Amino acid sequence: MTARKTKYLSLAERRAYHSLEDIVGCKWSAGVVASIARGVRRPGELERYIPGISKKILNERLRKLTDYRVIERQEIPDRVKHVEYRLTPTGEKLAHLIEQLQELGQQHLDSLPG
Amino acid sequence: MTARKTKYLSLAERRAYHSLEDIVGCKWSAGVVASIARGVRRPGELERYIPGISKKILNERLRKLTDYRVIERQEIPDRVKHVEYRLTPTGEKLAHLIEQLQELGQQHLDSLPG
DNA sequence: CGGGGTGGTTACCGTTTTGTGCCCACTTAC
DNA sequence: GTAAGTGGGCACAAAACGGTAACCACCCCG
Repeated sequence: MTARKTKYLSLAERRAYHSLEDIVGCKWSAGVVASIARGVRRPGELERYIPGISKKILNERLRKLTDYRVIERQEIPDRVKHVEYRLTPTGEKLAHLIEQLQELGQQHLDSLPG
Repeated sequence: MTARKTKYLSLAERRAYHSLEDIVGCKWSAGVVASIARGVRRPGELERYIPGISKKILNERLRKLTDYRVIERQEIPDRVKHVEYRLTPTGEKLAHLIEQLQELGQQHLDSLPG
């Protein structure tokens, strides 16, 4: 980050980040993105894959992520309801950043004295 | 993210991210880190630089970030109280990721139809 | 038919998190 | 003395968030 040190953090900057902060920021979101990135695409599958997440929260996140165009929802024709979510290009980049965040967190933890 | 698709998201993975999620995750945190990365080092300065943040939240974040060793607090000898915060190595890496997150968010917003 | 799977919603309630305002001690300038 | 700036704390109200559980419609199998 280049030290610009303008008077304020611009509104645009705050909002730009905010759109992704809303995603990375709330509980489970990063896990959902990371899971989809790993190929877990169906809601029920995600629910089982991410231990502890509730149906409600999972759906809330999926909807939000879809609204942000970070993932895409597609219904697959079948006799049984079949839905799959996949990452959009932005979603993939986001997943990559989340992964780096996870790695950084891990390294950091390992380096702590306590 | 390589598609491993193990049965579950491991606890370690969830926790590793959690340590940084606690930082990136809560409101204002990213802004504080980004601001410090830009050279805004003093509490009062940060308060003015980040429009809308409250004294309380700012202090809470500074304390949390300090606890996590993402930033360091130093009192500078002066007749007047003079405190400065700066990023630790991890903090700089984190700031870099946050910056990328902001950029990605910005690009993404620009690319949206609506 | 009942039981189980799919995907999804809603109401309710408790906990967390934010935000507001007031307070502290200290120093400097007026 | 008074005002304003430094860094910081606390109590409280307001808002956001999460978790539980019930419920919907649909389809399939036995």
